[in-house]
Amino acid sequence: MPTRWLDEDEQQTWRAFIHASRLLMDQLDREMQGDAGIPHAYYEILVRLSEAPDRAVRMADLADLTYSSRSRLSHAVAKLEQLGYVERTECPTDGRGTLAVLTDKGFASLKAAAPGHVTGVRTHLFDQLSDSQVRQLRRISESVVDHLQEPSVPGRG
Amino acid sequence: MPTRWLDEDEQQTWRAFIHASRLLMDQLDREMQGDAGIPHAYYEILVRLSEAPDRAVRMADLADLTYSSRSRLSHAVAKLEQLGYVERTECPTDGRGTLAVLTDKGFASLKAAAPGHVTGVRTHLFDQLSDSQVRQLRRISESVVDHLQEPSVPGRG
DNA sequence: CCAACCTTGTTGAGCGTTCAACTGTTCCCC
DNA sequence: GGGGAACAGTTGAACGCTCAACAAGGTTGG
Repeated sequence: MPTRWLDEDEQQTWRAFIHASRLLMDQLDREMQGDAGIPHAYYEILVRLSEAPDRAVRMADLADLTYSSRSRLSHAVAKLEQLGYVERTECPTDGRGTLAVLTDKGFASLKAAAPGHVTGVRTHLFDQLSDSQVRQLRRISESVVDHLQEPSVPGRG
Repeated sequence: MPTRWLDEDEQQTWRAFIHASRLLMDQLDREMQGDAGIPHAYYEILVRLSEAPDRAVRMADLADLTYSSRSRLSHAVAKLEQLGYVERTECPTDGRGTLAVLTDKGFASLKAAAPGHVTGVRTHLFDQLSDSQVRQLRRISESVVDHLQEPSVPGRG
């Protein structure tokens, strides 16, 4: 099957998208690193833990919630534990399992970082878009997620 | 000023967006690493070089074209040079400058990787969206880029 | 019951990015 | 034209991510 190349319009759309997501992620990462001293991805881990009953989630579930591989999460939680933000406990119902638990210190740090983060998301994303664009962005994102999460797409470990 | 928190809808939009861009970038990175043995960001560098007159671009310009910091580009070009894909030359008009030049080997590698990459972008993004959504995505991305590139936004080194 | 297999989670090496510090060059203006 | 500011690019350390290999608990079928 011959390659269907991108036409001029598609090319510019693609580049605009790459550019926007890189700029946005980099910006939020920088802000989070400055405000809380942790990368944005680590903040998301704390958020997910804070939303869970007893602030505890099993590693595998937490990996899914934060869109990350197990290895990545394992390294991340190790670092967060070292910072005193998270503790690890054996899972009572499965000898293989590990529970990650948010500590009070972690919760405090999360609480301190949250306003700045939300302001960043608003300023750099939502405030730049109309209500209709926000709705569109959600549908677009969901379509991409639905596709890439199908098992038929190779890759994800 | 009190923080304007994200409502349920905004929160889900934000998470869908994060999820989609992470999945998409990770997927394309994995495909490029498998096909060509270089990360997706390095492929973009080769593309930009290939489009330039004489396949040569100054480092600072190349950094802008590829949305990356100077340091990042410097490391990247060092690696690409070591692979034989790029060569560095002194800039004739500015003693400080360096020209990055795409070699024949680099061009060949680019040509070999291109079809797989384009197919990936089509499969994982454009094919999942309607024409109208593609148009929306472009406008949305451009708005975000325009905002984040203003000098008033702190950060970018 | 036990062997083969699957799942959970961790580890270490290799690599790319960031950040700050540094060298060398050009520009500007007094 | 000489001194200081701005600019171009590089470097090395610290750090996060990826990948493959691994240990250990669970599950299944004979």
